[in-house]
Amino acid sequence: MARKKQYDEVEVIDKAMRLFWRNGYENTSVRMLEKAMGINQFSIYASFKNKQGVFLESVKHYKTQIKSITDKLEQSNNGVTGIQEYFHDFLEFSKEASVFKGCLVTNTVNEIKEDADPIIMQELKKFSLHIKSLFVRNLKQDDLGSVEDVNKLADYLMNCILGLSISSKVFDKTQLSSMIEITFKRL
Amino acid sequence: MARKKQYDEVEVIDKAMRLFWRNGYENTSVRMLEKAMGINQFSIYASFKNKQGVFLESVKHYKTQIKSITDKLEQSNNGVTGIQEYFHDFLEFSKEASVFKGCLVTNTVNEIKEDADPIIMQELKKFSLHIKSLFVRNLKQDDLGSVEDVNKLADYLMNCILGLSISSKVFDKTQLSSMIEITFKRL
DNA sequence: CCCTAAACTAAGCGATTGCTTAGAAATAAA
DNA sequence: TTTATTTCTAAGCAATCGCTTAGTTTAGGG
Repeated sequence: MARKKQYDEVEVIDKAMRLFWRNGYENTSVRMLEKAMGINQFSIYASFKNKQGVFLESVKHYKTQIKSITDKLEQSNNGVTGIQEYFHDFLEFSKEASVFKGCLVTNTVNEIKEDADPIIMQELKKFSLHIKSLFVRNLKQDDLGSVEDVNKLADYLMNCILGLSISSKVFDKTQLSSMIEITFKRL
Repeated sequence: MARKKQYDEVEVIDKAMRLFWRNGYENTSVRMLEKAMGINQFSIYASFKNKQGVFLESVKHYKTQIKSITDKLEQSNNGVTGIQEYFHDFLEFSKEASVFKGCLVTNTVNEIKEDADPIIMQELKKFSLHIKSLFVRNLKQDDLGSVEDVNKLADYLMNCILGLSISSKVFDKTQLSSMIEITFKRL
């Protein structure tokens, strides 16, 4: 009994994610979400409770989207080379109409203050730990020293790809490529 | 003739800068600026025209503050070693009460959309070009290949320190130190 | 001492924020 | 077809946003 939803929740969240990705959390208003998602405020709040709910669902969706390249990394069994490819894959992934948007998670970590929204912050930290674990996994495939050394290398690579998330907004493609090259050159 | 200002414009901008640094541009309201600067809205708008004016003046002030460590780098005549020291100096510089705030400029680049505020964006890009030129200068002091190679290395180091601006908010001091170590290890 | 110009206080402007609600429209079971 | 239940539209809520303005206080030159 009763009426059916006239929209697909996954479809509208995809639109929301792209908007958050471009504009950040605070700079995306519910009015903007309305237009981008193609449904009105009542439906947004009915489906996702509040703005934070829309964002958390967007992050979940982001994870499923980025899974295409993290899976490739995980299945590469390719050591450092696989990670280097992941860097390039990430740049391609974060591009929309020749504009680099960075990483949705990184962007938000940089925007939100820890104590202001601990729920979001916790979700974001969990994600970055996951990426680091993938780096550790691939680093172990090559012979790069002790467990501690590998852990440090993973941190180093995390720093580099976090940097790339910002750099991609400022530097051009040639510069980004040589940055990646040098990052892995003497590893 | 007429009354004197009851506040020092440099003093209040220092307070404003610290607030922007902690909270970002959009997440700092004029009401918050009022309280932090210790003057009311009329005085803010009289002295700095608008919120953007307060921010631009804050960035100017930020440059004079960070000058203490960029000058040290410039005068080091120390090649790569000087840059590595700059990385550590920057971390110390960006710390307030054991909390890393990152780089005010980097934070804002990540927050503001290019077309939304081109005046601010232009100012921020100018700053990062200045830092890069300091890296180039010091890299030339060591024998590290052609002008093109040096330029690429400077881009690489820019990427690493941009990363550090974010990493410092997430990773701990030990991790940050080993990131820097690896960044310069095989340079 | 008076007058004028600048700096102050405090109230409030319209616009926008996230969110809610009243009522109409739609759909499936009875 | 009627009835129950949910989704829709559209208007509007209080709070906050950046910013302005009217009216008072302060100070230096004539």
